[in-house]
Amino acid sequence: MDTKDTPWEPLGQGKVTDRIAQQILLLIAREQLRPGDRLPAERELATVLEVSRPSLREAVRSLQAQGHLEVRHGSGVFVAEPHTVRELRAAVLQQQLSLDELFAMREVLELPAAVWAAERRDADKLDAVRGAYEALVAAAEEPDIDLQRLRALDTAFHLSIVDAAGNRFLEQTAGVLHDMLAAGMRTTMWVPGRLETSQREHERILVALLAGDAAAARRAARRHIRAAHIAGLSRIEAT
Amino acid sequence: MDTKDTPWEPLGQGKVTDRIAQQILLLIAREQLRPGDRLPAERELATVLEVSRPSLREAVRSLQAQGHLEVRHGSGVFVAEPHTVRELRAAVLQQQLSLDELFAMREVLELPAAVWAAERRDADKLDAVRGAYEALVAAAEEPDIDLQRLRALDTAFHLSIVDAAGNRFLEQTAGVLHDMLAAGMRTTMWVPGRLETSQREHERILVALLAGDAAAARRAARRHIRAAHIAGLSRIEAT
DNA sequence: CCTCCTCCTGTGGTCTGACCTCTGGCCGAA
DNA sequence: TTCGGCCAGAGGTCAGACCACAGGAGGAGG
Repeated sequence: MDTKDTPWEPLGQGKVTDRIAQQILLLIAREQLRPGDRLPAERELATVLEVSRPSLREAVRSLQAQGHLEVRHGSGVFVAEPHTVRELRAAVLQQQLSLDELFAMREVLELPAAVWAAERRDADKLDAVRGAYEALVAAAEEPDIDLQRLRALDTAFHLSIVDAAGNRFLEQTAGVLHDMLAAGMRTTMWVPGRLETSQREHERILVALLAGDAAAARRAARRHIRAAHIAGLSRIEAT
Repeated sequence: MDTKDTPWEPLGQGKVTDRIAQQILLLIAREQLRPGDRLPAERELATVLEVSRPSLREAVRSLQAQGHLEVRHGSGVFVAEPHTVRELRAAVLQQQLSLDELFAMREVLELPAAVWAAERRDADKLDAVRGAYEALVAAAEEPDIDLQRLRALDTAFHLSIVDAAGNRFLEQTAGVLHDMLAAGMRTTMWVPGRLETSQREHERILVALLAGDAAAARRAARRHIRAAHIAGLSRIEAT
């Protein structure tokens, strides 16, 4: 019956441990703590937050696993380097799916997508594809190129094709795949000359789709994905 | 004083909590636990591993933060689904997908799977496929046929092929697809004569895989999926 | 006989308080 | 001044108890 609204909804709910984790993140933000800075001792923190030490330790473990904290026996708990955060997240998030597996799946999903999109001839959806293509071209011709934005537009172009294929399961699957890809290739970087080549390949795909030529669309899509795969690999090796 | 060689050096060092985390991952691998399966209770696990419950819980927290485990209050600790699967399922669950879309995706996913499985020639995985086939045949020959069980074995057969293809993204995606399919065709029912036909088609796929004939495997898989599609449709219309 | 509600059991969630181990600085001896 | 050991404070681990939730078994009522 005391379903009354608790006055402090922002953190008032959920398991104690999770609340502690949020509190610690808040603490770091509020105190402007930088990577390498030390947090209060476990016992002290537990006292301040009015929780037991085991609960606090679970929260710390959780944040450590997420890469936010670093624990040194005998010394204390420290704010971790954000650099480590990203590596950890990338490795964990995609559970080590290799680029080869991901690009193989691009072929599996996007070649049928191109074929279906060409066959269906859905005017509205194909217009959307054309719009995505034009946005991508426009962004690539600007003076100072925003690689981050370019990647997003590239993804949008390919997903617009998948959308035009008219299969919602395919659409969702391709969306997740591109998320993985984006996470795996976080450091946006293009092999020299890749940008122009890529645009030509995109154009070929678009033309084939608008012409309703399924076979040509399939070929163009395959050519593009394989080139992108190779470019992705060379980027890795260059690291 | 027991600095002596512990029988399991690979994990003998480092903090207890971290060792526990590794042990749990090993346990999942060794016991072939799949997403959704339950782990032993915390108290039991702590006893077996000869550690205290707080330490065990810290390890679980850590694995939970990394997405390997899912903890449900009052129910137990479970192996979590990979992020890809979780996202896809959440996205797909919302929409009412048609049988046509689902079966179209079966072709998209399972034809490449058959090709790859035939090309890789992974003896262990192909043995698993053979095992799944034999289990399916055995179940179909029993006097009183359990349609529910038959469907599960049929799914297991097809997923074993996908597994033999060696692409984890494909594996996870196909898993979700078959779940959707099972949900969409809840009332298990077979068109008269479909059972025997289906078994023949399965056999063809299996033979092609064992022979390493990728083209034949692809043809056999396509034939089977299309036949299953038609059977599924006729069932709907008969309603 | 069936249905609904209650209660019980098992499981995770949290707490208390104790002891061990490591790190790093203080401080006395050489 | 330098080197060494000492020790306070930090995290690491443990034991046992009790709380809160989920789900099924079993009894009460229809």
